[in-house]
Amino acid sequence: MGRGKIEIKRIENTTNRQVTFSKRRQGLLKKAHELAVLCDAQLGLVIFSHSGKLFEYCSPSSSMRQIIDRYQKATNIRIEEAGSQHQILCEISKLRNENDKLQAGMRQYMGEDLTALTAHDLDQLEEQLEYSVNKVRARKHQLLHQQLENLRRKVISNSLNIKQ
Amino acid sequence: MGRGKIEIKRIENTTNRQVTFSKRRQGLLKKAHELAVLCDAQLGLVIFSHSGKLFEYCSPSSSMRQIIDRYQKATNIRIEEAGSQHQILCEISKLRNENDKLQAGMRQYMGEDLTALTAHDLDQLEEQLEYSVNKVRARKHQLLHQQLENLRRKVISNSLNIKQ
DNA sequence: AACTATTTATAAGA
DNA sequence: TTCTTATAAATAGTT
Repeated sequence: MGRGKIEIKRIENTTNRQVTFSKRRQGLLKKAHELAVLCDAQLGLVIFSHSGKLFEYCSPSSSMRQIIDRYQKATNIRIEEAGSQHQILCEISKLRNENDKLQAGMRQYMGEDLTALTAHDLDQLEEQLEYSVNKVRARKHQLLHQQLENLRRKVISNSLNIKQ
Repeated sequence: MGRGKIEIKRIENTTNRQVTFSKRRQGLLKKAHELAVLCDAQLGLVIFSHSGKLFEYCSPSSSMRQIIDRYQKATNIRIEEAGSQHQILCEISKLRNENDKLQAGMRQYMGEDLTALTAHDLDQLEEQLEYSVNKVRARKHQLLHQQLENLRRKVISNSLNIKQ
């Protein structure tokens, strides 16, 4: 929304970044207010500039403190829904385990860390990798065929157009 | 910004209010993200709908807990901490995310889910798989050589024993 | 859920 | 900085 379109990534020019911060901060606070009023929603917004300055908005007839309290209650409820503390810790260690296994598997598929494998493991891995290569090649073929088909259709429709 | 201009006051029609809430909430979250990224600002936004549902955004590489902490420090407000549980939830969702990505990568190495890949992706994958196959074969060779060496030594030591 | 006529936000320029 | 203005983006009302 301006003279040109910009990519959403950090603006490196400091002056430019500050100007944009000032404009967009204002816009964001305004829109936060509009949403709160129009839709009767309770909301809180805090912004720290890159230089550390604080800006905030909270919806009418509430305080930031109330909103933070409500937020913390709401997120605690979510935790209770997910189960007891113990279950959560189990979930984390299960996930970490899975992650480790997946990463180990991944390394093997990438041809690293092979020394732990037996001759039989290596045979199986080789077989799987060859299967994968073949799948990849088959897919490449399929893509090429599609492209060829598309071209062929184009040529045919062009020649029809010329005849008309 | 629409077919007509509207006054900034509570929308009385419930359906209309809900639709507007949904649209503007989306817009606000997007703009919050853009401000955070473009201007390298740390910000947190929590929204409770009229019906009590929670929506939130916080800037990249920070958590809502961090932002609330910083806000409280900046405003000298003290609130008792029930927030460490929130960090645990973050950890879980982070791990789940990693898991998903690893599994997706794994499937590609196993020759599944190839339809999403471009011709270039496929070329790279094929190359990687061939590299892996070669690594596996090299390791198999190495193992065979070792076994051969071991046998040879045994034979030599046996013949020495016989002579003694 | 889409669409689109308008309004609104804002990037770049002064 | 602040103002202007051309253009991009958001969205109100409609289908």
